[in-house]
Amino acid sequence: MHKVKTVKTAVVIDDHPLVTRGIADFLKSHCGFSDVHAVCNTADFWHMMGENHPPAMIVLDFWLPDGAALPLLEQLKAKHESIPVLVMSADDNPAICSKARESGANGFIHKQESPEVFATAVNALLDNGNWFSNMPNHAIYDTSNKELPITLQELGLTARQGEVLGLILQGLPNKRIAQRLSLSEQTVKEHISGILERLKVRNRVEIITKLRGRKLVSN
Amino acid sequence: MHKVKTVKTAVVIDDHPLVTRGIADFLKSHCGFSDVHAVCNTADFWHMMGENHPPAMIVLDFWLPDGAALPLLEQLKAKHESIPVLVMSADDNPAICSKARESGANGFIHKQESPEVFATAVNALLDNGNWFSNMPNHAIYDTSNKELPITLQELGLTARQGEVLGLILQGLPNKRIAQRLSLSEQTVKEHISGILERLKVRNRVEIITKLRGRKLVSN
DNA sequence: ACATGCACCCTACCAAGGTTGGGTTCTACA
DNA sequence: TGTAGAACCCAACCTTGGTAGGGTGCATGT
Repeated sequence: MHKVKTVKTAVVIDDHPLVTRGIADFLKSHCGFSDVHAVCNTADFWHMMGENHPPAMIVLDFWLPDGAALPLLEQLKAKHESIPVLVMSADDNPAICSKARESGANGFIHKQESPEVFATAVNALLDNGNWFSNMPNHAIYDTSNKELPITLQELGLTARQGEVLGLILQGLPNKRIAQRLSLSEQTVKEHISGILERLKVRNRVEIITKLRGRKLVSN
Repeated sequence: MHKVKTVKTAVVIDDHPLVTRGIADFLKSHCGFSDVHAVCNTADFWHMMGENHPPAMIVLDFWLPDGAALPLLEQLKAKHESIPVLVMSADDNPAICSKARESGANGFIHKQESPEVFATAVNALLDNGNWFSNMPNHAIYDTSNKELPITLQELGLTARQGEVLGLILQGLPNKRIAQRLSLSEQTVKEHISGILERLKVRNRVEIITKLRGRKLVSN
């Protein structure tokens, strides 16, 4: 039962079972794979690799828990250099694309991509090619709205305090904030005191850390 | 051609076509849906709603571009109050679960959940029930590793500077950092000066804003 | 007519953050 | 053996951040 040319298998690694399933089905129905293994963590992956023939390609989710994707990728490439690996991500940070490539990935694709593009990328890798979609402006467009929005009402802040808060979150010191808003530095400080009181924190650093991962919206 | 009891349809809304496809297939194969529409944006959704009978349930991704999911949900609930809506998210922030509930969702589930749990949630909603998995410690476990990891080498920092940096990113003032590391406050300041020089920023606030969205890893 | 709240200004004060210039010990490396 | 860098300490200094206690003008609504 040695490796047969006509048997084209793949492995999909993603911690979202439903996603894994969808991709596996797609590879079988639209990319000519005869068998696709779906695993949800690194342990299952290595176990599976030990018990089966090497697959024709591997599809790997970047956002495995504990940042396990990159170590797995490097380890994998050290052992099975020839297997093409397509890294995918629901995220939009352009840095992770280069991260993946540095770690040995043969391709990178966003999960937002259409099935057609996905199939094209898969075929490119099967032909020993690469696939690193750069999508310059698309990435910029997406990065703006990744954080959970939070409104001024929820924070109990006035409109002016909201403006100041926005600049604080950009890391500006009081002097610059005053310039931007055409205010005296003292007035800025008073607005900040109001913000500190509302958010129940001690200083601007705690404001930032408290609101990390949140996006301030005017409305 | 009025609504027939035996026809159970659903709509899946997600900006990731492959994910949408996977979930749609799963609903058909494991939850007894006869037809599942898959759409990738709000425009397609409303167009589809206008041309078909109301579905038995709707599965909605929280992270639609532009934060469109919540407005869509509210609009939808205003028009079709009776259709159960299951909101899902690949994210782990517990706040978005309550956000979804406030906007009228009948259920919330993480994409990481197993297909079995997903099916259970779907059935709960079909029986006019709710499904808001609270998962207290699971959420804590997940929230820690969402950001793109960055190593000390990349930043050109020493191990000790890395420890200090970690505490800065948590929003601690110098005094507390000194206590934590059993150092004098002066020594902490010197480490910070080194960090500032390396990262080419002026103060601790710029450190935090520069590294926002990144996770510091020791190795 | 009056109070309330917001935005804005000022002076003054103190705490926290960051720099500079000293110094010690240890390890690693040529 | 000497030199270089990392980690620690201290004293002194200046800048920034935040508070307190004054004040004005303007829009609210009772």
